[in-house]
Amino acid sequence: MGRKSFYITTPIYYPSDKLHIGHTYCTVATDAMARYKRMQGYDVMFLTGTDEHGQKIQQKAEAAGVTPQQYVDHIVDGIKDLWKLMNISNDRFIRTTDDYHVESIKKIFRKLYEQGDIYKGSYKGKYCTPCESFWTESQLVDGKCPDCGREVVDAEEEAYFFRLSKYADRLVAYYEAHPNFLEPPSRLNEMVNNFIKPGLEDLCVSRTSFDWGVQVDFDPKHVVYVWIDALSNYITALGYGNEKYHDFQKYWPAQVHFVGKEIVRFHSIIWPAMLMALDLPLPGQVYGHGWLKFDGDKMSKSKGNVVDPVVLVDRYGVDALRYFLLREFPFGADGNFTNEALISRINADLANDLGNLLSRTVAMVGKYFGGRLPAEQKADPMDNALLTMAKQLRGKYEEQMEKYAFQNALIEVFKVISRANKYIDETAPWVLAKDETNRPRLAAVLYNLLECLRITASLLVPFMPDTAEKAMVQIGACKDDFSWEKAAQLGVLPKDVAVQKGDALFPRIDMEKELAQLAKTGEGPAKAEKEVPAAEPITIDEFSKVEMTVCKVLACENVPKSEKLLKFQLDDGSGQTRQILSGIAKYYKPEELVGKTVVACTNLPPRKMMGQMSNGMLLSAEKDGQLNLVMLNDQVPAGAKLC
RNA sequence: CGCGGAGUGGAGCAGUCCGGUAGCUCGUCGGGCUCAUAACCCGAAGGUCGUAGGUUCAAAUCCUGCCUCCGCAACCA
Repeated sequence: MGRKSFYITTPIYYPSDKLHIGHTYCTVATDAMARYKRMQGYDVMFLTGTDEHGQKIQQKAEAAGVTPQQYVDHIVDGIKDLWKLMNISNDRFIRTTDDYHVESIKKIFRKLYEQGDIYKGSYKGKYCTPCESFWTESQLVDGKCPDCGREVVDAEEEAYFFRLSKYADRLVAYYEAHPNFLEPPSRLNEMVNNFIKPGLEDLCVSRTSFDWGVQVDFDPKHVVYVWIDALSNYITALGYGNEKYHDFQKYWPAQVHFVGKEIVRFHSIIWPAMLMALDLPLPGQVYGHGWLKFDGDKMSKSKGNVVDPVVLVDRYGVDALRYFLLREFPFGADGNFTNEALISRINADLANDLGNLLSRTVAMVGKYFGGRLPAEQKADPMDNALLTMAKQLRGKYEEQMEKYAFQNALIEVFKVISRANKYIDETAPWVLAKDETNRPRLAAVLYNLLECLRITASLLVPFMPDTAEKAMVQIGACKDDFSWEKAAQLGVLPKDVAVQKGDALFPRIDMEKELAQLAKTGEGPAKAEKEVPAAEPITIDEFSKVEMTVCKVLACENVPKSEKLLKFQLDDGSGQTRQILSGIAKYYKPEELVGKTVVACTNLPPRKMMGQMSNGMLLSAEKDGQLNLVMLNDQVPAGAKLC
C-alpha cells in the first residue's frame, strides 16, 4: 500500500500515418524507464496512446472514403500491434476518442469557461464570399483575397480563447523555482527566448472549420482544439473528470513526460498553464528527447528514409533494436541512425561481449563439471577486482538511470561484462581444468562469472526483457534472483548451481552481406513503402484547362531572406508584366536567366510567398535532386500557348 | 542582425558549466589464448581539439571575430 507511485507518459501519437522509428524510440525509452522503476518497487503507471481528432484525420478519412472513426480505428490497431511487437509494457492506452476522455474534456472546457480562463472571442478578419474563406489582415495580399484576388469583406469568426497570457509570469517564476522542470536545459532557453519573452498571446482553443473533435457542449458549433483535447489525456487517463478510472489522487502529478523536442513547447508552456488554471500540481519534469536522423538527414516520408521498426525487428529481434536505440543515442540530443551502426552494435556488444560471455561460461560449466558446480570452492584475491566492480554496478547504473542517461547506464553494465571476459583470460580456466587439485578453484571462477552474469542480466531487464530471461534460464537462476535488491549482492546463486545450455543470445551478423540485403529491400523498407499511386488518368478536357504560356524573362532577382525563391518579371505577351516567384534559387543565379524563354502555368490562383505575390508557376524538370528550368528556343514568341 | 545545435586521431562520440597529463567505441597493425558466437585478452600506430586573435604561468575548456555543416521558423504553385 505504502509503495511510492511513479507516473510516466509518452506523447499521444497522431494516427494519420504509420508510426516510425522515432515514435518507437520514445516509447521504448519510456518503457525502459517504467520497467526500471517497477523493478525498484515503485507502483508504476505507464501511459501511452493516440491523439485522434482534428482536421487532418478528417480529410484523410474522407479521401479514403471511410468515417474518421473507422480510419483511426484501423491505424490504432496497427500502433497497438507495434507496441506489442516492441514489448512495451504500458499499463494504459488512451485514445482521445474514448468516451471517458470525451466526457472529461467537455467538463474541463466548461470549467475553464465558467471560471473565466476561457472566453469567447473572435478572430477579426476578412471574408471572401466566393471562396468561402476566412483570412486575417496579415494574410491578405494588397487588401484582397490571397486565393482569388477579389475583394473581401469585414468579418468575424468566433472562437474560444484560453487566457495563456495571464500565466506568463507564473510560468517564468515556476521555471526559476524548478530549474530541472525542462530537460535538457538548452530547451528551456529556447522556450523562454522564443515564446515567453516576445509575450504570450491567448490561445485559440476551439475550431468551427471542422467537426471531427470533442464538441463544446454549451456551444455545439465549436469543437475543442488539440491543446486541451490532447494534453489533458495525461489526467483524464487517471480518471480526472470521469468515472472510468479512479487513481488520479494516486498518480498525479506525473514524475515525467517524455516528449519529442518538437512538442516541448506545448508541454512546457501550454500544459503547465492549463494545469495552473485547473489548480492542479505540475508534472515533475518534461524531458525533450532528440530526434533520430537517417544517414544525416531528417527522417521524413517524402525523403523516403523512414526506418520501419517492424522490418528491423524481423531481422534482428526486438531486444537488439531496443538495445541499439537506447545505447547508441544520447537521449537528449539528436542521433544519426545508420544500418552499419545497428549491426556494429549488435555484433560488438551483444554477440561478442554479452552473448559470448554467457556462452563460454555456461559451456565451461558443462564441459568441466557436467553442468553443475561443486559446492566446494576456493576464492582468490585476484577475484576482487571483478567482484567489487560487479557489486558496485547497481549504484552507478542507478545514478545514470535517474538522469534518464540510458546510454551511460548501459555503458556501466557493459564495463562489467567486459571485465568478466578479461577475468576469464586472467584465470585461464582451461589451464585449471588440467589439474584435478584445482577443481575448487575452477569452480569458484565459474561461479563468479555466473554471478556477474546474473547481476548484469538483471540490470538489463528494463532494456532487453526477453534476453535477460533467456540468460536467467541458462545460468540456472530464478526470477527471484533477478530482483533489484539482489543486483547489489554477491553469492546469490546456490554454490552448486546447475546451468542449462541454450542457443546463442545474438548470432553474429555478417555486416557486408546484411547491408547488401538491406539495400536490396530498398534502403531498408522505406522505398518499398513509398509506392507512388499510379497517376490518375485525366480527361483531355481537364488537361486543356491548364494554361501554359511562353514567357520572356525581363528581370530576375533573389528574394531577400529566402533561400529558395527567385522573383521573376515576365513578358507573357499580354502587354502587362507578370510576376512569378519560383523556388529554384539553389539551382540558378538570377542574372543567368534574364532574356531566357521559359514556360509558365498562367491560370493558377495567385499566391503570396515571403510577402510577395506570385502569379503562376514556372515549369521545371526534376530528377534525383537535379533541377532544370524548362527553357525554349528563343525564337518562340512571348504569349504563345502550349497545346 | 529570426531561433537553436554542432565542428576533437580513418569513422562515430565523450570531455567544455567548475581552465592544468586529450578519453571511449569501431576500424587498422602486431602479439597472446583456445573455454566460447573466427569470439576473448594484451600492445601499437594515428589528433596543430574548424579558424584568427585575446585573457592567463597555463586554453579543447573562458572572451571576441570569422568559416563550415545541421535542425526549427517563413518561403519551395
